[in-house]
Amino acid sequence: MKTNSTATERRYEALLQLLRTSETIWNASRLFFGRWDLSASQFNVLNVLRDHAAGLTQIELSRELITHRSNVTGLVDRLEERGLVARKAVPGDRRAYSVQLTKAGAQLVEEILPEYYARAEAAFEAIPLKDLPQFNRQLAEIDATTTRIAAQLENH
Amino acid sequence: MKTNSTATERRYEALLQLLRTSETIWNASRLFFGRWDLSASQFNVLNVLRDHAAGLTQIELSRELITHRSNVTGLVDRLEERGLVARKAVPGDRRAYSVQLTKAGAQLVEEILPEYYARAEAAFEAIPLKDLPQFNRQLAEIDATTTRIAAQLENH
DNA sequence: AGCAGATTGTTGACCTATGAACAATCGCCT
DNA sequence: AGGCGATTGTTCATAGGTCAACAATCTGCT
Repeated sequence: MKTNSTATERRYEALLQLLRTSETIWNASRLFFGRWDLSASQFNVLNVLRDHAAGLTQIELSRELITHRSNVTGLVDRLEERGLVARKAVPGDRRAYSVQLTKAGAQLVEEILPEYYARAEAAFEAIPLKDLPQFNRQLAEIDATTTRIAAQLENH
Repeated sequence: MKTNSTATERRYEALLQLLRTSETIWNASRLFFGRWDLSASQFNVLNVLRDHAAGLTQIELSRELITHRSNVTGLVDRLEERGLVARKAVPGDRRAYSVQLTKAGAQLVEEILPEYYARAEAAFEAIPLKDLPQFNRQLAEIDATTTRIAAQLENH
C-alpha cells in the first residue's frame, strides 16, 4: 500500500481546518453564553433537560452529553447552586438523582434558545441549503471512520 | 427578514454534526498520543517547534497554538520536565525564553509524525480528493462567519 | 435470605484552558 | 537619565474534562 504524499497532506489540511473551525465555534459560544454567565457545557445540560421534563439521572445526562459521569457532578453542582436545576430523589433507586429544570432554569433556556438558533444559522449561512446534505454526510463519514480508528487504538 | 424554521433546523443540525465530529477526532487523538504519554496539546507544542529550530518564545508559541500565554507556562513546564523541550535565554530580552526542542524531543516528533499523518488521512479517506477543495472552502467560510459573529458579541 | 457483581454518584489527582493580577523587563519619549 | 506604558512570563482562582478508587445501593442467582 503506497502513500500518496499530496493526498495525505491535503487530507491533513482538511483535518486541521475542521478542528480550527470547531474551535472558533466554541470560542464564539463562550462569548455568547457568557452573557448569561453560563458556559457552553452548562447550557448543554439545560438544553438536554428541556426535552426531559421528567428529569434525567446523572448517568443518563453523561450519556446524552458524551462526557464522563464524574464530570456531571460538578456541572450539576454549579447549576443547582444557581437554582437552575434541582436534584430529586428517584423512587426505587436510592443511588441516583433525577436532575430536573427548575422554573427559573426552564425560563432561562427558553430565553436563550431562539437567539442561539439564530446565531447558529447565521454561522452556517454560507452553506447553501442544497449543499447541506452532502456536507453533513461527509462529516458523518469522517466521524464514523474516526470512531473505528479509535476502537483500533483501544485494542492496542 | 423572516426566519425559515426548516432552514434554521437544518443548519443547526449541521453545526451539531461538526462539533460532534471534531469531538470524536479529539478523543481519537487522546488515545493516539496516549501511546507516548502525550496529550494532543503537548504534541502540538512539539510539532510547532519542529518548524522553528531557532526556538520560539512562549508568547509566540501561544499565538501559534491559539491559546493563552498563561497556558503555555504549564505545557512547557511538563515538556521540560520530561526533557523534550528546553528553555534557553533570549539574547537582548531577559523577560523571554526561547523554547526549543531537545534531541529527544525532535526524535520523538519524527517518530510520531508519519503515523499521525497516516491516521489523519485514514480518517478523511471517505472524502474523495475531488471534493476536498469545496469541503475546505465551506469550513473556512463557516470559520470566517463565526469569527465575525464573535466580534459582534465582544462589542456587546 | 444472602452473597457476588454491576451500577450510581462523589472525590481526588491530574491536565487543559481562560482571565486577572503581579513582578520584571523592555522601549520609547522627553 | 528618568519615567511611563507595553510586553513577557508566572501565579491564582475557576471551570471543563479524564480516570481510578471508593461507598452505597441495586440486581440476579443460588
